[in-house]
Amino acid sequence: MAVTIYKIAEKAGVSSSTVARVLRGDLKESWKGTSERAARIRQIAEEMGYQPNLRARAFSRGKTHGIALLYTNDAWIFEGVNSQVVNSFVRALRAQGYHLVFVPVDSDGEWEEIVRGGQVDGCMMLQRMPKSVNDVLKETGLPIVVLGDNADPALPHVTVDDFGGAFSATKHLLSLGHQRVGLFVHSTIKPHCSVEQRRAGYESALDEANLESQLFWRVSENEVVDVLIRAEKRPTALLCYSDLEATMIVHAMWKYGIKIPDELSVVGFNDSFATRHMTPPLTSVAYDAEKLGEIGADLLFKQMSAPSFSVDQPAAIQINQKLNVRGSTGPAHLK
Amino acid sequence: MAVTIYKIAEKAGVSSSTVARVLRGDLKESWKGTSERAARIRQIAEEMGYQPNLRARAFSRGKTHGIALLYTNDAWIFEGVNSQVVNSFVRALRAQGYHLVFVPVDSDGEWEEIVRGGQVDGCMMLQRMPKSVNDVLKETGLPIVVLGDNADPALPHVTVDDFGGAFSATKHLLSLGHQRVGLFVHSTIKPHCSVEQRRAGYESALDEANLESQLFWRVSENEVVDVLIRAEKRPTALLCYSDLEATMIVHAMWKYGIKIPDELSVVGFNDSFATRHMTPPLTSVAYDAEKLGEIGADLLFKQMSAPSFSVDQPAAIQINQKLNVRGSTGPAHLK
DNA sequence: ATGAAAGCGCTAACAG
DNA sequence: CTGTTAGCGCTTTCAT
Repeated sequence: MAVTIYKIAEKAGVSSSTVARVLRGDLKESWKGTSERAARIRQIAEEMGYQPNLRARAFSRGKTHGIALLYTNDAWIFEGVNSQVVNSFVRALRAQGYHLVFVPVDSDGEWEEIVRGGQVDGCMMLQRMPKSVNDVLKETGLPIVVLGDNADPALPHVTVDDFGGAFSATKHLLSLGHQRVGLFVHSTIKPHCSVEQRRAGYESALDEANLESQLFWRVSENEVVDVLIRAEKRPTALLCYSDLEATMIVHAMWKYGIKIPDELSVVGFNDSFATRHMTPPLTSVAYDAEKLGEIGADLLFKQMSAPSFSVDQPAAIQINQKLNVRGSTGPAHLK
Repeated sequence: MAVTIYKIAEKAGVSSSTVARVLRGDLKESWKGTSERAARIRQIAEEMGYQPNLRARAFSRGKTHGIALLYTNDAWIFEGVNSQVVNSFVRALRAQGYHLVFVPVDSDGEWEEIVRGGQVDGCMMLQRMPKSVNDVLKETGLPIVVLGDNADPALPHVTVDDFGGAFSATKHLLSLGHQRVGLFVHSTIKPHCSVEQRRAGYESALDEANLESQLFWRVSENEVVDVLIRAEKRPTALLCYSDLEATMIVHAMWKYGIKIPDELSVVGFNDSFATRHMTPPLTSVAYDAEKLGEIGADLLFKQMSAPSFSVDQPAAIQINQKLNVRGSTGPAHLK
């Protein structure tokens, strides 16, 4: 049988509340006699190997200190930069005594029990959820934060300035003299706000320069490569939706003997580890993943401390992107 | 105020125990009158939007249905194949009504409160933990499973046959006529059992063939590349600790115009997604990550159902590796 | 099969 | 500051 505050109280000859208060540090201990007794209680607790029962505490307080990470797609949460976001989010939670609970959203509805049954005190999402899921979440009134998507503006969210990122990346290419700049989004990319935003930023920059866009929209890498190696008016620069696309292209270009950046400039997104070690290192647009996680956690904590928060006006925060210029982009050499 | 079994009991004119039993399905409902009443209770619960309070249940039952994923290193749990293991582990837990809780093991000792305070019913680890951590875990008596490492044989674990994997990969290279086969382990690789096992498998295969090993042990890729492009007796085949090393090497070879597999055969480990799409696709040794996660969950559940399980004899399970031969390995062309 | 009642261990409101 | 007391909502005896 585990050690409880009652056992300690008995041994110390005080009431259980006193023990609880002392061990929780809820006491000023101003007077000398008090602090001596407190010390004795702590000592006894230590000796008996007391450990607060977190289940009882959760029950009594009505809080588990758990935050759900809701996700519908296995791989997504681990993909590239997302894992960094999750890591920093976990750290931020931990700093406040909270922990992350993995909750895959499947058809069997177990996620709903967890969310409705008070197994967690809040929810985080890294992707857009079906409307039915959002509805349930709103019903529960739990604090919520969505990272990297704003499909449902009624949910507090932190997004990334993908428009700005794509815009400045395109500008960078234009400033290098490129006249034909393509945008490549692979067919496997799931729809979420950053796709559209990046496209808009890209097109906007081209518009300003009175140049035409050249979209490779939701196609396989082969279709892009075909154009890059054969077409008369092939792009001399390619903005890729992510570093994954960029990597595919760079590989293919090597294979066909097309030099980067001399014959093709390539820009990626997310600045993943591997691409910094490519030859040449990849120019890439990226945001501060750590920061995204931290801000997300903050937003959650704000809601927890101010119940009316999310009702009044859902928060919408946006963080910047930065263009990291490396070796994969260079001046245009037009034929 | 949330709907409780008492509210339902009142409305249905029965006792709370009956409600609890009906809703939990603890009833045979053999007699007609009984089953009718049960139906009515269910109906009322439904109408009132009853949702069992999981905190109360956890408190009462003494189980949270949470399993901790303990880890000391951020990136590790998300790296390559590990994410697949975690995913399948989560699915297996979920199938039994359990969920995964992220518990970073840091110096502040919060992990200890979680583990000792009964916030979780069991623990999983994907890497070796400091002895002090293992000791605490043993003390709690919680079910435990370690995936991919067996540093502490007293802990139930599931490992991968890295010896066999490296052995058969090396055999494959030898059968292609290679006489100088190197092994490359990058300097960033953390020590764990697979490193040693792969080395042993590699050396064992070479021993059998009376060939000398050529180790690139915990070095940077540049040191390996230097040898590969310059050395007189350079290896004609290279076994890499993981696909990451293999990718680095393949890139570098491209850069220096060394053809793969004609001038160098390369084998990786883990068969990660990206390397299947390399040019040429990478020959790689891999295990079934899904299976590892499932077996791990099984092992945990076995311990939960049989309290004496882990005391009697800690379980040690090993799963096979498979060599996936692709384009990056070919016949040796000795100069 | 059902109901009454006693926990589970901690928190919090209330008197003293 | 301390002790008493009443929950928190469900599970689990133990009678009936």
